[in-house]
Amino acid sequence: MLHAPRICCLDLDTFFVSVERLFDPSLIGKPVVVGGKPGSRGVVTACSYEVREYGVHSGMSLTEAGKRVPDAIFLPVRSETYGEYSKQVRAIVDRYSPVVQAASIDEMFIDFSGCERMYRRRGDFGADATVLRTVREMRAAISDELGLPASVGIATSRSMAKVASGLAKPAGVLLVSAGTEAKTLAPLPVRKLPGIGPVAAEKLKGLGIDRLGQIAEASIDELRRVFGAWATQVLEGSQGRGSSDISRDQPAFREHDATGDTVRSISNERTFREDVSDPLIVESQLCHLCERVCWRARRRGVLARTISLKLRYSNFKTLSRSRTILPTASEFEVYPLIKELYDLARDRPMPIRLLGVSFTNLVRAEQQLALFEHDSALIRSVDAIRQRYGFDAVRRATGQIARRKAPSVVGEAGDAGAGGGVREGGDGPRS
DNA sequence: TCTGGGGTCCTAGGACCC
DNA sequence: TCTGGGGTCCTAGGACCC
Repeated sequence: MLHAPRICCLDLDTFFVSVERLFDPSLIGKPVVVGGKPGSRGVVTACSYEVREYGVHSGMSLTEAGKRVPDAIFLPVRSETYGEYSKQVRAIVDRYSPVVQAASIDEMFIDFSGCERMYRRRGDFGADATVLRTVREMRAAISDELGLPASVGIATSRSMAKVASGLAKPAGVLLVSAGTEAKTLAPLPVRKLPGIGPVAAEKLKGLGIDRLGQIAEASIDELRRVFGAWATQVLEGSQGRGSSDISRDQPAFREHDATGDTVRSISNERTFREDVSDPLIVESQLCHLCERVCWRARRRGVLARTISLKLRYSNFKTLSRSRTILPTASEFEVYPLIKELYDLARDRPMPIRLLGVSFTNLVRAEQQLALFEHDSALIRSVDAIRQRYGFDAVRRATGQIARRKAPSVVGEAGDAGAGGGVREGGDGPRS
């Protein structure tokens, strides 16, 4: 027995561009690139259909985009603004189904199972018609109330719904009836299936595979050589089968409330406008990144067990170094460690392009700030100001933070086992 | 095409334990 | 004390997504 298509993937069309057009309607119909100015070191974050015609796509360097479409309008990225609109879209979607999961700032999954009865109207011929009509109403609400275009794919599984939303663009709705999935997917290039990137596509090409229909007929052993643990999922995906589970999410894209449990890592990284050799600039940037990541972790109510440094040289060679320690979210602990990792990692006198700091292995902060007496007052007061006025309201001197020894690794200093739960506060590595 | 920034998940080797 | 096997954790790197 076939399940009816009830899984929706809603995707906001050229989302960042659409939001910019709300603020400046004169941008409508014009070529728009969001990401920054050509000549700066960035890439295209989003772009309108008018520039896509010239081969511009997200990820392309802004310089290249500028060459291809010199008269395009180049705008900086305003993440917070887009985040606000994303929340408003979410609020509308929540009116239509209780089971909604955000996949990113401009994409969400919705499960309409069990909603047919509720939405059923006279004139709906069959359950598919009910879902289709409801989705159209939801799309119209987003368009009428916010002025944002969206596309929706409806199918029996998540990945099929996702592919369908792509096929529905721009501003369309596509329902893939149960039983027609494989036929819909077969002629599409392999890259259309989520999870198949440039590397996998290249390997598949070597096997003479370039369409999803060929994957659907490939042997699992062959696929395992390309996809490893993903092979089964890729095979099912190419046939239009797969998970239809939409787990109702915590608000994963809100940093302000202390959910923490959906987040697996917190990181900040920065590419310099020009490659840097001056150690003072490096140190001050590392310090800034540590502060920022620590602050975000504290706002989420999490501590990091693993701290990582990312370093990219001017030749783009990238390396990372990490260490696992007792959970912390204090820059007074994190910075000395990052500095130590940096000193150990820096293996050549080459100018540096990018620096990054990341937290993984996150644990919930059991009590508010499981920090350390003498630092916590300082951290608390700075946090209080930033809570009100934003991170950049306070700038600390590097020297204020760069005064400690790095914390010891797990396993030393009586940290028996390092196994289970979060430790009591105050037993951090202390001198 | 001189290549951002925020994430998630997987792999593989080595340490360490029983 | 030429040597097993399973399990977990840590580290480094990489593919992929938006």
